[in-house]
Amino acid sequence: MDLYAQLLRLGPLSKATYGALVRISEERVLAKQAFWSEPGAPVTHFAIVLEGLVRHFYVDAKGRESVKAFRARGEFSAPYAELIQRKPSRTFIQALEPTRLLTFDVVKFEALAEDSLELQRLARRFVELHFVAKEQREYEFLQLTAEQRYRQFCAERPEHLSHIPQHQVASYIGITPVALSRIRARVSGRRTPVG
Amino acid sequence: MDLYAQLLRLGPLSKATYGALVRISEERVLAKQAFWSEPGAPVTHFAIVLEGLVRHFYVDAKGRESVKAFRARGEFSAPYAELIQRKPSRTFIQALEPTRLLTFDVVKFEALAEDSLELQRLARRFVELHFVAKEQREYEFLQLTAEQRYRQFCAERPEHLSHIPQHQVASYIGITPVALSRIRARVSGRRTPVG
DNA sequence: CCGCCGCGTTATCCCGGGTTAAGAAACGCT
DNA sequence: AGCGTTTCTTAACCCGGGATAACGCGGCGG
Repeated sequence: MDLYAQLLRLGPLSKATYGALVRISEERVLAKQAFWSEPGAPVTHFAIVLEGLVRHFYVDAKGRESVKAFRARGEFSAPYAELIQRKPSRTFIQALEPTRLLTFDVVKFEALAEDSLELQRLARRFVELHFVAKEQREYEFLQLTAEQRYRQFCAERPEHLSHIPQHQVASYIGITPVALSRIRARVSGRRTPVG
Repeated sequence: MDLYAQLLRLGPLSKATYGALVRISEERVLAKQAFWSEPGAPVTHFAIVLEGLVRHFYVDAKGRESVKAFRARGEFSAPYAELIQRKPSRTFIQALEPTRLLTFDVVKFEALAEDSLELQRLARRFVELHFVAKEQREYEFLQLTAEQRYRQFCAERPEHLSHIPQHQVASYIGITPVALSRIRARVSGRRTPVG
C-alpha cells in the first residue's frame, strides 16, 4: 500500500509535507471484532486501513444496526461526519478481520494543514470524493430496489462478499437479513437473467 | 442576504478575496419552472440562491423523478457531484418560483482559489458541511420510515411546505404521491400523537 | 362561462419486505 | 469430540407502500 502514491492522486504533495504527515501518524492494531470508535467517544483520530477490513455502523434506540460502510486496505476509516462537526462519535467502527490502521491525530493534522496550501487542497479534494460517494448512495436509495442495490454491491465489491456476514450486507443495503436471503434465492433461481 | 457574513461563517475571508469573488459572479434570473441545469450539459457554473426556490432532481430511464434537494434563499445550487467529477450534469435544476441566482463560473473560481489558502479552506469547509448533510440523509433512509421522514421534513423545512407541490415532497422522501397522501391522512387522523 | 389540466385524495389490488419462529449448517471454544 | 453460538434459510403472517384508476377541486385560458 503506497500511501504517498495514493495521496498524490488527490493533488500535488511535496515529499517534505508527506514526511510531516508520516511523522504524526501511528500504527494501530485491531483484533478481529475490536472497536476503534464507539458512540459518545470524542473523535481524536482518523485512519487509513493498512490491512484488514472494518465496518462503520449506527445502532438506533431499539438496538437495530445500520451499516454505513465497509472499508478495506487503502481506504479511509473514521466517524467522519462527527469529526467534521467536532462532535462526539455516533458511530461504531469495528474490525471484521485482524486489522492494521495508520491513525492520524486530528489536532496535529489540523495544525499541519492550517497554513499549508497543499494540505488544504488535498483535504478539500478528499472530502469532495467522499461527498460524491454519499450522493451515489443517496441515488441508490432513491432509485434502486433492494435487489438492484444488492446486485450493485456484488458487482462493486465482489472481494468483500466472502469476508462479510450476510446480515451485515443486508444492513448496508437497508433491508433485513431475511429479506436478503429471499432476494438471493430469487436471484440464483433465475438463470442468467436479463440485467 | 449578506453573502459576506455567510461566507465568514465558513472561515476567515479577507474583503479583498471576497471582492474578487463578487467580481466573477453574475446574477441570473429564472422564471418559474425554468431550468438552469439539465442532464448532458457541461457544468460551467455553481450558484447561490438570492431569492426564490429551486429543486434538484434526477429522472431515471423510465421517466421517474427523484428529488435530491430543495434550495432556497442563501443556499447553494448546482449539480455538485458532477461538478466535482468534472462530468456532464446528470441532474435537473428547476425554479419552483421566480428565482434570482448569483452564479459563479467554475473555471474562474478555481483560478482564483488555486493559490489562495483562504479560498481552499473555505471550499474545504463548504464541502465538509455538504458531506454531513448527505450523511444525515443516508441516516434517514437507513433508519427512518417514510412517515418519520415526512415528519422530519415538516419539522425542518416548514416554510417550504406551502410552496412545494406535494408530489415533489413525496419524491424527496422517496415514496409516491399516493403514499404520501395516505401518510398525511394517517397523521392528521391521530390527535396530538406521542411524537 | 366552460372545458381543460394539474394536483391531491381515495379505493382496490398486489407485492416486497418486516416480523417471528424454527431448523440446518458452519464456526469456535474447551 | 462435544457444545454452544452465530449465520443462513425457509415458512407463515402482516403491513406499508407501489400501481392504477376514479373522482373532486381549483386555476387558467379560451
